[in-house]
Amino acid sequence: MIEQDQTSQPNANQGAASLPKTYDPQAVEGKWYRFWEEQGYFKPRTSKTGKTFVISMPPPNVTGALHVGHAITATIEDIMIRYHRMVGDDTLWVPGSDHAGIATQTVVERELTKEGTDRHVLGREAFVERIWQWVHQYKHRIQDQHRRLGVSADWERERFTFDEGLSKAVREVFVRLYEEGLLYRGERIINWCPRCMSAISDLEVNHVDAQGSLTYVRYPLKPLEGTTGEQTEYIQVATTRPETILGDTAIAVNPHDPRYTRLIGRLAIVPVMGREIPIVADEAVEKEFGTGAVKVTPAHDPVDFEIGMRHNLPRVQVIDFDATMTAEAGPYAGLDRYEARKRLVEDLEKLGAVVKIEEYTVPLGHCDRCDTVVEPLISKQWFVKMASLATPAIGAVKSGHLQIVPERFTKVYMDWLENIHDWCISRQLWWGHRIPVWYCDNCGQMTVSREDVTTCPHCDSDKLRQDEDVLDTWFSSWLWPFSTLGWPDATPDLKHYYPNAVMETGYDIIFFWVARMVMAGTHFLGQIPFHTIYLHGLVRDAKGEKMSKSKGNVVDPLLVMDEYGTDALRFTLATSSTPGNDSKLVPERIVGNRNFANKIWNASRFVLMSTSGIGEGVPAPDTLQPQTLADRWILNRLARVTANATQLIEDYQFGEAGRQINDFFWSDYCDWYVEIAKVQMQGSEELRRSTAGILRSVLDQSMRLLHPFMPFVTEEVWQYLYRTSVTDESRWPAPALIVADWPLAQKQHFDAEAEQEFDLVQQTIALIRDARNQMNVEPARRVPVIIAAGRYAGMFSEQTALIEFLARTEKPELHAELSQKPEKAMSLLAGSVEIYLPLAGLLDLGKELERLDKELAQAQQEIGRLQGKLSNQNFVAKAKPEVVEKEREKLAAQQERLSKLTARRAELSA
RNA sequence: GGGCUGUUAGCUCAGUUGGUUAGAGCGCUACGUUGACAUCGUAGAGGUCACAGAUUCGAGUUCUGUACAGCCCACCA
Repeated sequence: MIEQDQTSQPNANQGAASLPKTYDPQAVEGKWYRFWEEQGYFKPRTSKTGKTFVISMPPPNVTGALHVGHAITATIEDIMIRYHRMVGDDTLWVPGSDHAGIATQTVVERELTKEGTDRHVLGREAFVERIWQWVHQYKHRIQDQHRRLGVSADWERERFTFDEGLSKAVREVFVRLYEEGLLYRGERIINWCPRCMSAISDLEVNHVDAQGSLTYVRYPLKPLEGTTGEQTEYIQVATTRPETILGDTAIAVNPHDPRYTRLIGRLAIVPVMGREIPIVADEAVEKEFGTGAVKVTPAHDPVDFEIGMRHNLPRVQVIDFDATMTAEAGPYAGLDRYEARKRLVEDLEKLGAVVKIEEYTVPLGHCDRCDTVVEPLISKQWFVKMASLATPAIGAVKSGHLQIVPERFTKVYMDWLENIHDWCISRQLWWGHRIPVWYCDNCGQMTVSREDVTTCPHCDSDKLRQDEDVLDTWFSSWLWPFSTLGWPDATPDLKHYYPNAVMETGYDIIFFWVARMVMAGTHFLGQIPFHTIYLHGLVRDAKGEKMSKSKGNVVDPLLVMDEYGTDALRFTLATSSTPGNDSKLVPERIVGNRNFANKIWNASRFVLMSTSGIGEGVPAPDTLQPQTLADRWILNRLARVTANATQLIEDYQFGEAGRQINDFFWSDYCDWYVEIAKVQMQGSEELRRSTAGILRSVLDQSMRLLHPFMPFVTEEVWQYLYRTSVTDESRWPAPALIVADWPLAQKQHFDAEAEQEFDLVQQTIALIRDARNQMNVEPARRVPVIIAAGRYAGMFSEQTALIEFLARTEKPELHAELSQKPEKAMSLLAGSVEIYLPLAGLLDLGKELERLDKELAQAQQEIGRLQGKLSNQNFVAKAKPEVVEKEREKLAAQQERLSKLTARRAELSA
């Protein structure tokens, strides 16, 4: 562990020589996080770009520990935030957590059950107090876990959906909607969870197909007046929920169904109950399904409820709120709903009322929270009229002011908003924002108020009762992008940071949260709350299954961080997926990225040690003077990856950006340039200084590019780099990498020639290495090499030292042309460059000829393909000229190759 | 019932305006301690891009259909 000194700069006065060989995330992460936070770097700064960039963090539920879903959210958002901070935007990330009404209540109730008690024993006040204790504990836990993930949010602006300010916002919204006529209280059929003992919204119901049955039951008809009724008539209906027969108040048929037209208006008799119910005609009935006649139970089915409204039918509630049968269920009163179903069917069979029972798959609604089968029931609840709120939210996307990434979710969003239903917002819970409505027992009037009321404004009575219910938890979340900034007060934050920039979250809460935020933002503030919605996929386990506690396949991000480090976890999450698609968290990948962090560490360690005392400073890229082809090449590659990564991040392609930076750092910088630098560092003093400068500069730029993805290892390296290279702190570009400038692609370094020429050098080296391998040349042995480089002779003459070192050859013998080709030598071709390895004793002439034949065949095939293409008039005429030109160049190259191979073959076989 | 996504090397995945001989990591094979890294290096093997059509000079990439896998929405009892 590295000691701290009084400057509070964690790496102060540490030389590079003492760096450990292996990167140890645990020794590094905490100290930098504390440093960043103490220095205030998570707080917004005056914009250098004139822009702000704001994200409101989706508030995790205070129900427990963070899981990988939170980790991916935090990672992607932190990437955006750190990028924009480095770019120079006034960047704000508002963190927070969600009181999560029903979820939290359920969790705490479970605790109580364990203790052998329940909330009713405790009473409302004590129960709520108990939940607050829970909240305080878990809020801190969530904060700490977010800190470990490297989340660079402004903790001083942290909010809770149930804190004072947000409660004020909730009331404001409730009252305003009421005043606008967009809020109403009414008896409707709603989804009722008999376990939670609360209404839930449509969205909180999960439909799961279950194996059920379709029971065909015949109801006797009441004989017509004046008939004897000797021949009993029947009407047959089919039902998946026989127990609701007890609450039937009609039978409905389609008005255009000739089978039943004559029965419309007659009365049927409910079996067992003996109640007389009318046969009505209603368009909602499908002629083709079942028998074409439907039993109507207005109290227990949404469609039936509607039919009941149209025909003024009575509602008989036979299933109670606790899922047992009511007194209305007669002989079945008190039974559980399924027991009642079973008994009733038995009884019906005894009566001969059951015609048949078919196997049938029914979509069964389950409570999103506790998985209990929900029951549609009538009850008095509060609703928000959504239609007029949805219209602007649709317009926001249609007009292009709001963009959804990936684009395909636009359709999902639109379809939901275009078919929106009213939102049931009252919940029969104790944990949540109490509904700000008071009922007067004296005058019976209702008062909706922003402030608590104690006397009735209508009659001055003090016999007031506040509505017992609380609000759906999403009724506070949908205000998040502005309630966190102080709304309804006109705070400076609100003025400055609303609208936000991006809403980043999982696609599973588009309806619950995202669409509703757009509605709330546009309605209450008149501005779309963010310009972009970025939706990430779900993180699944290695087998592709959804993680769940019950399956026991949850990956705990904390354990991953303990074992592999935060950077490894973050980089894995960021690069394992493409936007909107689910990803699997595969352990091998995390290991690979732990190795990447270690690679960064070691390359940096080498650069620090080997350049120590040579030249000075960490030069800015635009001041660099490349001395060699390799210098030009690496700076070109850096410029390209910088341009690409920047564009990719701007386009929300974080995974691809990360992969490209990784590839650049590992393959180009470490595998090639750092190796080459070992040669260049042996050269002249000028070359040594220049090489050291480039090594440091490219390392610096690489750390900047990687920082949003892997904040800890990059900060550690970056600090060492400046501390050991620029001892005068006032000359540092920034006090910390987190607030250093994002790299700009240096246009002067785009260098196609260097790219092409260096490619030849790389090919040459790889070919020699391969040849050595094939011929089993001992690794330590230097082999002679003769190169005929043609027009590249000049360029190659400067690369001989590289070839010597990297391909382990003797000093290459370099020619433009060879009048006399070496005999008994293996011959290789890098483009048009001829390479000869005179390994007399090792060369097997037969094998060599075979190899040449293979290459000849390959070249011929390629030439055939290219000639075919180029002789196609359509191709030449229609393809873009540069494409045609490219093909011509390729053909020429292959022809040159062919002639060289042919010549060589002739020489060898002669 | 409606909609969406995926199907690319043994495994996990990239491949965004259609344009070289389709890439990476892991795994596998061979070699390796050349002054950062064995959490490493060098080299190699490995793919009819699910299938069938269509459009095009040209398709992993666009369109249509099929199969398989998965997800979301949904008031046919």
